[in-house]
Amino acid sequence: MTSDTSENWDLYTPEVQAMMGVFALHWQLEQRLNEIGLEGQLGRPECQLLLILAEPRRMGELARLTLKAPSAVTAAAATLEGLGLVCRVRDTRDGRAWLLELTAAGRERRDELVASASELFYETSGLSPAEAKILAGLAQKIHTKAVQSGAVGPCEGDKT
Amino acid sequence: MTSDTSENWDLYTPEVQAMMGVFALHWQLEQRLNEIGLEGQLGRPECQLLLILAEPRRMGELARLTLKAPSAVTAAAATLEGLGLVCRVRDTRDGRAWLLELTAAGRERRDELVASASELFYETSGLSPAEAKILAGLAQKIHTKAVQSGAVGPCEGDKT
DNA sequence: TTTAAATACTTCACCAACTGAACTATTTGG
DNA sequence: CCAAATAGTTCAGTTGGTGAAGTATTTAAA
Repeated sequence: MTSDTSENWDLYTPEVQAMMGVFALHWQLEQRLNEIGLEGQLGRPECQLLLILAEPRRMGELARLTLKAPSAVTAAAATLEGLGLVCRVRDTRDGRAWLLELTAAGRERRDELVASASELFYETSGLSPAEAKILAGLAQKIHTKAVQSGAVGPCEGDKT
Repeated sequence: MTSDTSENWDLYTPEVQAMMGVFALHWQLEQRLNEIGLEGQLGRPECQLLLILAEPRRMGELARLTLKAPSAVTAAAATLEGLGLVCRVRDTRDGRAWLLELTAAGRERRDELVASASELFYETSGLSPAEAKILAGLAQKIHTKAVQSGAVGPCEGDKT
């Protein structure tokens, strides 16, 4: 087995290695997550939203968390709403803002998605649960930092 | 500091946490890598190729490693060639295949890119070098596995 | 040797998803 | 009450990707 899947990792710095791994995992994950989602009419962006929506969130918040422009969230939310998986509710504390909230169907759908995604995650990454926990730990740190540096919006930090 | 960047991570399973981190890092990294690359006319896909091209590779190999369709590699390679950063050489062992090889300018450009990318990586991820190494270790495993499951092409494994 | 099948890459038409700018609705503060 | 700021939406435009059909080359079999 001199298959060329056994790469010469020495060629790359750890940082580049990490990036390549992240790129590969992300790509593969999106690809296959999409296949799962498509059975339920969900595209990649919709799946991502659904995963994040463990609790109701404002759209702007979702935009920041996904590192996308607000308009991108609008589109995905509209699709999800059309499928009856989420509903928009006015934020009582700010009539301009919408809270995106899972419906009963949405919660069910999300549970399924989380289950499929976990399975997919192990299948795709080849990691053990222990390794996954390690990665999750790093991921928290990364996500927080990435969202921070991505979000230039100054107002959200300390409201009320 | 009850800023909403301090998320309730308990809401998510470790697998979903990991995925969210990976998505965020990937997104942010691509975004900012692009900014760097654009000064040198490089799009995201071109940057990715450049990073991988530590040594000459066949186009098909690149397609597998990036988990993209061959046509996507063709496009990126054409751009890089147009910029004089790589050149196509026939594989002496198989006249159908092209080897993509960095030119002198390409090597220089790649070195710069690797340097910028590393810097960016730390800046974006907020990880320490030690953590980066851990992540790199996981990433190797992930990349190998992801490429494996992504590549359904049976022939490549054992050539010659 | 000739020929058929497989393989490596390219070309091209098409599609999904994101961004940025202009717009609407609401809040906040003078 | 009005002006400025903010939350979200709409829309046109761009990017980066796929998949199918086409070309060139190798491989293997007759």
